Amino acid sequence: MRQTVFIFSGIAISILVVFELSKYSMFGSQGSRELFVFLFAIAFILIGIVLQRFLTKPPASETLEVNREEAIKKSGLSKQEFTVLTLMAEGLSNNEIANRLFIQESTVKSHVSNILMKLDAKRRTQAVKIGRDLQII
Amino acid sequence: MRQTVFIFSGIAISILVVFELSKYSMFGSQGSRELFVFLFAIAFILIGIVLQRFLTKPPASETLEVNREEAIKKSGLSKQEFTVLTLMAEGLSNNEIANRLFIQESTVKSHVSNILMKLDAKRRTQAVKIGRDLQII
DNA sequence: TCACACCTCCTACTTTCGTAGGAAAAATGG
DNA sequence: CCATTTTTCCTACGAAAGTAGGAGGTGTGA
Repeated sequence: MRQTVFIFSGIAISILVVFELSKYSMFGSQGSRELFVFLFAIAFILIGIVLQRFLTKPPASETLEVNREEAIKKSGLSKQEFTVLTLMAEGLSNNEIANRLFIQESTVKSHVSNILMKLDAKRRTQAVKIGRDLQII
Repeated sequence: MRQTVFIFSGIAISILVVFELSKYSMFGSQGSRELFVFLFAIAFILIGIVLQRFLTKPPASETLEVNREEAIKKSGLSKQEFTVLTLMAEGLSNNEIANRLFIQESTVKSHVSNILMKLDAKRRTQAVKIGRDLQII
């Protein structure tokens, strides 16, 4: 990818240089004006680069959100299970999750077991990892 | 890849066209010349924006690497401890980590305990979370 | 060379996690 | 309304994880 970019950049620049040189040989006095145009163009390219750098901040948040919703559905996790998964990812224990959600620890254990089954994980750490890989978390 | 080729081909052609036009318009009336300069500037700003978009794909990998190294040092984790942490983040059990590193599970437990102390975590899941927050993982 | 961090390993113990196998009340979708 | 899912909860057990405290070997910087 990057290689391609450089190659084509090089080609574009080469073409411009050849054009400039050809103009010099053809028009003579016209040359300084052409050179000015050339520098002018480069200046505005730089301006464009700077603009792009400042205007490009939020990169595709909607698409990610949509994918996340879909991924959650595909994973087969229910609402509460997903909630438990996110709290697991926060590093909470079953007990802490129970307190956070106002349910019993035994309930949390049930959810965790279901999560492990649905995500095909053996441990909660692995479930979190899989959740991350699925962009769910 | 193909997209990139087309885009850069387009850029090259655009540049040539604009240059060609510039030759003719240079000799036109004063008004159209100013209009041309305006469009010319905008065109090259757009070119700059596109260039920036394609050249800014690998965004600061070195800086991130440096920060990561620093963060690891700041966390106080040793080499092996860091290795164990990354394997924990992969969702591996102590036993699996031991097999992966060709050391005993008891050794892994020692490392894990040290990691938890150094990262001020109570569980391995929390250690992983903290490691992520510190851009270590 | 000596202190010190690091890596390795151990036992014994406590705690947390996860499984198995229920059960019953809500919620939800036809 | 009925079937299904979801959520809630339980006990009891086994499996990991984590703690405490020790110990020996290696390497490194002062």
